[in-house]
Parts: sequence; C-alpha cells; structure tokens
Amino acid sequence: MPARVYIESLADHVDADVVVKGWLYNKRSSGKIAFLELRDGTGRVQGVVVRGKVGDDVWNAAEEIGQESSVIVAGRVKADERAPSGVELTISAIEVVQAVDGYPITPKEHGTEFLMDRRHLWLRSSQQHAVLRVRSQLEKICRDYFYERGYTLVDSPVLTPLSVEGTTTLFSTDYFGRPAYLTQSGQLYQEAGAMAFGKAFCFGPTFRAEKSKTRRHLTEFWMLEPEIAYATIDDVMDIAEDFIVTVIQKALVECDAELTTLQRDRAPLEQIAKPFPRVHYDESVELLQTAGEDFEWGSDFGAGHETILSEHFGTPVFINRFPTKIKPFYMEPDADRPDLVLGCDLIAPEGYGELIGGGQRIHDPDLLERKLSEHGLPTEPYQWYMDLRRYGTVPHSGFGMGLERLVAWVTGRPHLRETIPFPRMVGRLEP
RNA sequence: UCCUGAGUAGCUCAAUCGGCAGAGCAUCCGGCUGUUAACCGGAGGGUUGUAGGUUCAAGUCCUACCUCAGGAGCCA
Repeated sequence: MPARVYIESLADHVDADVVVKGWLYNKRSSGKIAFLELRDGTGRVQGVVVRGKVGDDVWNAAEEIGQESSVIVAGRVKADERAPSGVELTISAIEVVQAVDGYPITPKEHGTEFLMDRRHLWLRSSQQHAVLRVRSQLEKICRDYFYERGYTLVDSPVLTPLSVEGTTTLFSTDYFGRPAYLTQSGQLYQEAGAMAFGKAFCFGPTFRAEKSKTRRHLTEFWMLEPEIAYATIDDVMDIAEDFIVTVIQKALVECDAELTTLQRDRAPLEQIAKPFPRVHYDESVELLQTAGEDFEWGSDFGAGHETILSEHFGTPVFINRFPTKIKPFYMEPDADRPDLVLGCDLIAPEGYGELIGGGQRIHDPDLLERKLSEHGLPTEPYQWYMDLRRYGTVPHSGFGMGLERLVAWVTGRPHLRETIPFPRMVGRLEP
C-alpha cells in the first residue's frame, strides 16, 4: 500500500505511487477516459482513469460517483504541463467511501440565500475555501505580531453584567436569575490586563444587536484589542500603523496562493506603507465640506463620508480627536480642547470602512466617575473598573480592530458574510 | 425602523401590449481517449412566495402580508 499524500505535496512525489484521500470536486468523462477532479482540503488535483488500463470495477466506480462523493484513490503522480498545479494522478484504484448523488451546490451559479442556507457545504467551494484560509492566516499573523512584541494574551469574558457602549445594542440573556449581556468589546477587561501585564491584548468574538442590514455588519464578529499602559493616543497610532503595515506585508507572502485563487489585485495592498496620514477631526470636517458634503461639525461619519476621506488620501488614514458627545464615556479629554476626546479611527482604503477604533482612556478616578454619571450609567457595576484608577492608575491607550473587515479588505470580498465561517446577521442564525 | 428592488422547474434566469409557461445547468438514458464550469443527442421535471381582487382571459394589473437582496441610520 503506497503512502497517503496530501494534494498540496503531490509535486514532491512525481513518478511515485501514492494514495489520496478526499472528495470528488468535479468530473468530466468520455467513452474511454474519465477525469476526476479531486480535493482533500489542501488542494485539488485531476485524476485520470483510462478504460482498459484499470479493472472494470474501477472504471464503473469512476463513472458512477457524483460530486462530493468521498473517495480514497491510489495512483501514480505524473508531471503534466496541461495541469494547473503541474501534476496529475494516473488512477489505478478507487475505494468509494460514500457515493453521493444530488450534491446541492453544482458547478453553476447560485444565489446568495441558497448558498448561505448551505454555508456548511459552501465552505468546500474554492473561493470560500481561499477566503477562510486567509482568515486563518491573518489570525495567526495578528497574534504573532503581539506575541513577538511582548504582549500577554488576556482573554476577556463573553458574558458580562455591564455594557460598554449603551444597552440598546446588547444581546441579553438570563444568568441564574440575573440579567447578563454578550460582550460588545473586551476593552474594559483589557484595561485590567494592561495594568497587570503592561502590554495586553485579547482576540475573540463580540456581539452587537444592531439591526444593520449592510455588507459591512455582522451581529457576531471577532475583535482584536491591544491595550498598553503608559501609552498615549499618539503611541497607539504608531502601534496601529506598524501593525497594519506588518500584517499586510506578511499576508501578501503567506496568502499568495489564496490571493491568486481569489484574483485579488495585489497592487493596492503592496502600496500600503508608513506613515499613514493623521487627520484632525476639524480638518476632516473641512475636507468633507470642501467635497460638497452637507456635514456639520459635531456629527459622526457615515459610510459615505468614510469613503470620501479614504479616496481623498488613497491610503489608510487616521482621523483623530473627535467631539466628546459622539464618543463613549471612557475617552480621555483633549487637554487643549475640552470639546474633543483623544480618540482615533483608522479608515481602510478601497471603501472597506472603519478598520480600527481606539484612543486614550481616562485615568483620573474623579473624572471617570463624573463621566459615568454624565452618561447616565450606574456606578455600582463599574466599581471594579474604578478600582483600576484607585490603585496605581496611569495613562493608557488601546484600540480594537474588526477581523472580518481586515479579511474583507485583504481578500477583496465585497461582503463581510463571506469572511467568517458561519456568519450571524439580522435574520440569520443558521446554519 | 425607513427607502429601493426581487420572488417562475432542484439551481440561475427568460416569457414583448394581459392571450399555448420556456432555456441553460443539475438528474436519468445514450454517444465520445485529453477534458478544464468538457462536449453531442434524447427524456422526466411547474399550485409562477401567500391570501384576496379586477378581467372572457393574470407569471404579467390592483390590495395586504411573508421572505430575500441592496442602501440609510448605528458601528468594528
């Protein structure tokens, strides 16, 4: 019995007899020759079955199995210039693990709802497979970036008794008779992490019960949130900038095959370089008004405004120092401008929207207490958070990055729903 | 929550002014030794989203509802 080889490594086994374990991706056949396109999760290879050179049982098996039948095939690896991967497999034996008839996702086109209802099968299709491989690589690259720089991973809880940004967009649940919420952000807990470890980060799912029906929103999405003690808003923009440049450069190398499958134009990604423009909120308002937008000082940006700003610069761009009233309670006021806070957003190019939101947090206990009451928040559930200011408070800053928006940008996908294995959206909880 | 659009064969879509509901793919049968979403011939496959209404006649027009998609708001 020859050794089992993964399809991605077949090129290292030319002229050897091997076994491939996988599934039938597609099939083409004529009277005396059949082409079985096989996949095993690591790649695809064309298997060739020639009538008369194999037993009738092998030929009949090749003729009868349908798309996504599970098969174990034995054969010899042949170099062939006609094959996209450079090799194909001359099949000598086929063990049908399960013969499948009527696989729903055919090689022709399908609608969004049909495919999303069958997301558990759609993952096998080459484009979806490539997007999720990129997601997997990006998660590793992101984690490695912070591990390599001395950060400690401090997992934030998913179930919490308090809200970070208002209760209207929280999913609530019952916790042994008490109300509890699915977290909107791990940030508050990361501030505890920063005080304990100096540099901390978390990377996990977060939830927003927003009824957003757009291509840029999910109700469950993954967020990467570093938090750094003694860092200012300018430090955090330095870190976010270096992080994004490093991630994109690594992704271009490590996701090369996937980006080819996805036909992603690499040029806009290859151009990403330091420094990113840092635009004061006041300046961004002027830019929008010059562009003819009806935009008043003090408003928050809509999707259209972000697109105008990102197209104006053609690179990732930081907008910093926002009006106090449009930002959460924990943001540090600008010492020079009491109507502003030290927050910053990074807007991605190519219309992918806000990729990062961050800034400097309030470290003064009295100020924080005052802000809590100004926002109408109860102080009791925040006592542990207040403790961080009572016992050794220091200036600190951090940011949050939406993983799915990063994946969408890198892969060039228009919709976030394809960037996560099983998307959760308004009106979709299955599969 | 609001605005716009779409629901016809398993899937993707046609159907002119309101006048016999059709094609490609998939499935089944047959053919083909180099195919790359293979190709060629044949067959089966329909309560046109749901409920009403107008009409000699409704996929098509009217009303309500349901579902999906795109966008707005909000955000990462």
